[in-house]
Amino acid sequence: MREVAFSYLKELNDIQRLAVTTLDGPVMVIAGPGSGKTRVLTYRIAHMLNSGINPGNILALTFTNKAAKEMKHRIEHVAGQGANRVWAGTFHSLFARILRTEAHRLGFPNDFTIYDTDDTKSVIEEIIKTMNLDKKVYVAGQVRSRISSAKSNLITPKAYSANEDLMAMDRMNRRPLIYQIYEKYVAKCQKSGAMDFDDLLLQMFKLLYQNPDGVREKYQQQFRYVMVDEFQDTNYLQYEILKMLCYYEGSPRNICIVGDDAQSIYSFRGATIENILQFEHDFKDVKTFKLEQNYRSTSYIVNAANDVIKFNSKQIQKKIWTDKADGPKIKIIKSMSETEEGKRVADTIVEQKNRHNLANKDIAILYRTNGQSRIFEEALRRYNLTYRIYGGLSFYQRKEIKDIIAYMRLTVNEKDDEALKRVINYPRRGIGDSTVDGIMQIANDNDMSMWEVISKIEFNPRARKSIGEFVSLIERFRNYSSSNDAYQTALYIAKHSGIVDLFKAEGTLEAEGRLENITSLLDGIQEFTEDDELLINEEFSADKSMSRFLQSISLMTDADDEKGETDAITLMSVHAAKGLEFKSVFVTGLEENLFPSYQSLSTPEQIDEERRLFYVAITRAETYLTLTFANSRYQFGQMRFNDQSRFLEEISSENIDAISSITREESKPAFGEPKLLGNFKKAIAAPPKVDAANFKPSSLDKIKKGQKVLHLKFGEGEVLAVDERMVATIFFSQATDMKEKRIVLQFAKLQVISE
DNA sequence: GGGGGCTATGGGGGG
DNA sequence: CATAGCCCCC
Repeated sequence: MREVAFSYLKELNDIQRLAVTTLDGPVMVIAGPGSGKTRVLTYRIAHMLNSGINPGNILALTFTNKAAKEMKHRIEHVAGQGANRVWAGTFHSLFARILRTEAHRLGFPNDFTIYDTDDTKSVIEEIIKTMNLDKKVYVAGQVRSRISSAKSNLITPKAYSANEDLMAMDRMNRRPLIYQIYEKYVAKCQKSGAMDFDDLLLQMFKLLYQNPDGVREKYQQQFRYVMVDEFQDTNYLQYEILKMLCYYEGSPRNICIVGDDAQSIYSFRGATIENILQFEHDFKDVKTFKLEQNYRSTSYIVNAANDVIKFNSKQIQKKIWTDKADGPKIKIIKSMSETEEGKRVADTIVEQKNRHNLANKDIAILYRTNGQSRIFEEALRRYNLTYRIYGGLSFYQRKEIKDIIAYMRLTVNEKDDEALKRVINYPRRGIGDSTVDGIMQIANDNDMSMWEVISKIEFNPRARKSIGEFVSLIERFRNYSSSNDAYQTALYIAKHSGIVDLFKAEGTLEAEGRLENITSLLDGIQEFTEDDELLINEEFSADKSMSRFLQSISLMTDADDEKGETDAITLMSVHAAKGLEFKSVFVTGLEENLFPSYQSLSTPEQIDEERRLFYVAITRAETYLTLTFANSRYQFGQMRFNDQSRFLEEISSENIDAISSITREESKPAFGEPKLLGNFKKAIAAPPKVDAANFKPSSLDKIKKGQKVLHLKFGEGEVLAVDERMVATIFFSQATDMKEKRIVLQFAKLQVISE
């Protein structure tokens, strides 16, 4: 039995096995890209379970829902049942889960609302307005990020105002009152029964730190074994929470952190590599394992990654290597414009699919900013290639969805002023801006929630009727929700709020789309109420309430919900691609001011982070890596001309396909007649269109001087000469770069064309 | 005071 | 290219 149970250990290399089997004491795993990190993490948990450790005592923290999901899935595969009782999830979701049972100890309702970035910004905007500050100077988004980073560094409003560095910085930026906004913002959130994303961590810290009723000991006892994935992405606050859980008198200190300093790409939200150094300092007897063998990529890709990362000064010494065969070299595609870049990428995808038999799901197009996706969408549509975009505007960010959800939020939490403001006059019911402003003012002046104001205070006759109707509408929702599940309530809300009728009356194509979105939201809620997978998690088994649903979606991003098993090309930002791998990867928009971003050019540290981002991007590729850039593109509403990215020059030339680096100034768009009219201007040049399905390579002896031949990529050509090494010189009239090519017949596939 | 249409402005990455 | 702010009419 024992041998069967532990057989997975044979699937690991020596270092991996040590990392998996060293369960006691602090462990640090430095894991290069493609080094089997996920495997180590999951097998380690499986090994814990097989060693008799109670799954409920294991806390496994990741950064993304996707990573959490994959981890759970894979543990289950290796360890079977019991795996679902492991506390595996993102920092934010697991802490939210804990806070849902503990928040009352901190002065929050247990079904607190989670504010997303938009809610937060809107609260801050309101504060700026009431303080009579210039919103051009106090930009809500920037104030928000100051507050966010203060929270991430455990700096309270009071500490903020006492911190000379922070205050000097604010004075320099002519925003000396940020500390006051911060103070008011914290008070407002508390008053609204709301936590923002940072609060999910900060309040968790407070809970452990203030230790009401000995909750700290309770969680220290519970989480005997802690694992942290992507440790390089943790911020100070997260590390302090981890220490609270694992670093105290008498602690078994069973903490295992897994990370790669070279892949640290989240410093903008407070992540700091210092945590790795600090960890070694705090946990002095830490055992360190370095996973340096890359099982993912060919040597050209691995070498290129090493080339690039050498340009960063600060790093933990390691050398990633692979024993994989060479494979094709890295290809670079230069285009005149972003449109051409899109076309060339689509072209290359078709070629790769034909030549190497790749499925759509083997292919990913990565970019620095989500805004770049449009150009690739259009190009892929032209070839009828199936694609899926991750990130960008998430489903839950759409207006109609947020509106319905705002009604749900207000139903659950009457103090949620942000939700109230959103729906009090939507659909239009005659409560205009000035009335709403009045309500806000009364609420502020009397320390009440807006709901309290409208439900308890008499209004002028003009607004009274419509406000009264709104109040009774929400009261009906609350009533209904008390005896119905989340799905039924949501259905009731959609119907009686008037939103559905509004779109039905509109009757436009756009309104139809919005209705569809609402329907799929409702489907999602139904799925949530009927999903029995959650039942396995004891603590939340019966909780199908609306507030539980709201909590689960507020932490979800678009990238997390799987849309079936369709075979689609992946389009996503490089950030979103971390942890994933594809046979063929296109890293696009490699231009100065874009990748690296124009906002990161001012300091070497920021450039280094962009470089790590590039490192992450190229190491996603298993076999085919294509790097693309355009000489010109529309940026901020005008045509911009950017140089190629410095990162391209950092890859040594022996890893790059020499032909691909030849300039292609003369190239023309390579598309045929448009299939979808309207979206595209007609292509200028005829493409080398070869019907791949009917392509049959001819035997070599048929290839002779003067023979007309067909080539999958280059189209029709005429053989000019064949030399004794069986290298043919062929003139391809449709070729986009050099028309005369030397083709090695032994490898090339050519079909003769009979006259 | 509320509603609708127009112009001006701003735009990274994500839980 | 989407949203906020502004102006004008009811």
